[in-house]
Amino acid sequence: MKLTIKKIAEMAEVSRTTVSRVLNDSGYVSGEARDRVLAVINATGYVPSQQAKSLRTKKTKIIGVILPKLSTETSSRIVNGMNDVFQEHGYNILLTSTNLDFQKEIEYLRLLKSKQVDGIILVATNINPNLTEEILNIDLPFVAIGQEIPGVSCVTNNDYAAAKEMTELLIGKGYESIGFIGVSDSDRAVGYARKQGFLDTIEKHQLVLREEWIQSAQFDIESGYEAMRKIGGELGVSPLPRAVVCVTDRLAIGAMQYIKEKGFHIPTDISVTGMGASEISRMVLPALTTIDFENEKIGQQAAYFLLEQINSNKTEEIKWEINYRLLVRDSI
Amino acid sequence: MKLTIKKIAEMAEVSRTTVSRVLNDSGYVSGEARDRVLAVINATGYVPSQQAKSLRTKKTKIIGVILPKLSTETSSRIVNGMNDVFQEHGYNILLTSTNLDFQKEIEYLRLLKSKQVDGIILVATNINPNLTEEILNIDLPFVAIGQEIPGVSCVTNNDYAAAKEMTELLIGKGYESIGFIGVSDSDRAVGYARKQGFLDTIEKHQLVLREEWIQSAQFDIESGYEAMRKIGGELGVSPLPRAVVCVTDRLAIGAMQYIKEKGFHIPTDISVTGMGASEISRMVLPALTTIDFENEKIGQQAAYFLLEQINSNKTEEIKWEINYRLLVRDSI
DNA sequence: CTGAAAGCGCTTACAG
DNA sequence: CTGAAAGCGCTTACAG
Repeated sequence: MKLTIKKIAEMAEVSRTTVSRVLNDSGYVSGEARDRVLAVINATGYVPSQQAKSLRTKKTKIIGVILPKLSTETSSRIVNGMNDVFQEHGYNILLTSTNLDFQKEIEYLRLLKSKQVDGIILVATNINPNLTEEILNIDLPFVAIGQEIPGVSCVTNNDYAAAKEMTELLIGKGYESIGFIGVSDSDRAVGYARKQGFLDTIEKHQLVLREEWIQSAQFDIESGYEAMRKIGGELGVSPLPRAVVCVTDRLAIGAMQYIKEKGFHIPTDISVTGMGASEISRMVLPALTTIDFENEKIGQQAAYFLLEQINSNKTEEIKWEINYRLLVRDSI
Repeated sequence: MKLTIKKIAEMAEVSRTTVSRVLNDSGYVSGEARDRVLAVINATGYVPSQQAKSLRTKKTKIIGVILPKLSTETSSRIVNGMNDVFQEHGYNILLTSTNLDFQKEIEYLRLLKSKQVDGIILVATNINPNLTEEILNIDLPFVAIGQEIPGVSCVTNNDYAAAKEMTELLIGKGYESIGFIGVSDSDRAVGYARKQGFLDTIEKHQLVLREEWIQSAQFDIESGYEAMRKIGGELGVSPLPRAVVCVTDRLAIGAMQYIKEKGFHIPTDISVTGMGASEISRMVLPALTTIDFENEKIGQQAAYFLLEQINSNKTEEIKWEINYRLLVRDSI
């Protein structure tokens, strides 16, 4: 038996209006009427349809989230942070994942809009004109995470500064030959910005940088292993750098595996640094020097900005950079 | 300017009925009329309101998911598996997390119902009468993961058998003194079942089991460390077991930390096993022997069962056990 | 092949 | 303090 506000009204012998009022604590209801309604609701276990309510109020209390990948630590931490603040404000998350298929970003933007979400957070890994246009036209509270997208609110890391600081740290410790394992420049943040931070610092200190010391990889451990192999070149013939900066922890761990496998010692023979402060980075031996981008905070901040947009009805563009923390551990 | 089916109808000079028909590919529409409607839709970027549609059709294409915790590897992997199949069938996930607050399980059950989700998947860590009653009354397609709940469809691991097999493996290798780090019995699966599997096997082989060799811990690494310390007792005085079975990888890693810190060697002095096949278990040194419960498959299977319930309209109770795989690595 | 009309389950001016 | 009625944006018999 499907319960509706109408049935409850009949059972409590009041109008639907009155039931609605006790449901929402709005307007005047006599204590007597309220008690009768409450009694019926308790007895029946009636739960009002958010569906119907939303159709009238234009609020679903649902936030759409678009992730590049569901089961990475970064994603989890970001979603976790967002969820904390959304939950507190009575919002829930409708989750989608593109699995790195960039077409789907646009597809999901539309899907979420059709689901009438109150706002959208996109965890971006790239930007392209189509996507940007779609976002600008979405006409919904919106926040991007991870990439700087012109015209919309963004919460980002200072990837450039982080890479720079990491490189400076190594140079400060006396390392004069440093390699680099990055990812594709199409990822503006992790790929391009971190690489520039590294390169600019190397140049500033006028250090030697052999061509094969700079490698581009995918996001997985194997790829880091492979990239390190390439840096090694013909081992024993071409010179190895004394340190290697990797743009993610997984890449660093892959690189470490190769280095250990070849019988070199970390950090005596060669140092390795990662970025991301994944849980693994702490457990690996030696513990990995890395950068904590504080993903939970990113998620929280994005959530706050989105709620602000939702509540104020204005789409003020706001750019926010989350601080990072350098975690110096045994790998250097 | 808010676009509705009415406006589209006016612009295309047809009725709303016709617009609806081209939107849903239902009923007859002349090619001519269809073209006009399609043209208007493209020109305006109209996206129909799922909200309103759902109110009529009683289908939201949204699945509610209740997680004990958002950012654990197990959760991610399960959600990832579910999402694969839901996505393929046009469903999306509305995510909630109890953060291990058991009250919230019931709260979210109701919340999700009020949001008119088409079905619910609960990743359960405990069972209690209140919860069971709520589930039985929810009157919505429902699947539980991880715990065997009477009266509803469940996808579970054979926790008992897994613990048994792990213990048998150790005994088969000649270990005669084995300790155990578990969690609270209130978690029927991870706590109770795995412990019983261990205890029964020990008893079957009539091995000695000192009281302090059995410890109960929380779910984190620190807790595993602490439990191992207790197993050690007054180190050097009371005897250490030759191996210790831990019910999660994190506990095992904590235990390993303590063991290494005290100068013992793994596995020469003492062996350690985990469960869960977390990514860390592979990276840690020595690589951890563990059990892969194939969380993605669990998620997928649960999703399939839920979809079956949704499509068949019958709430046939079905119990399903996912196979596990023993991963023998260097820690034993 | 097409459209007028009822209805999904709520909320909210409005009138009393 | 209370209720009748309109309306949110769709879909779906039903009649033509």
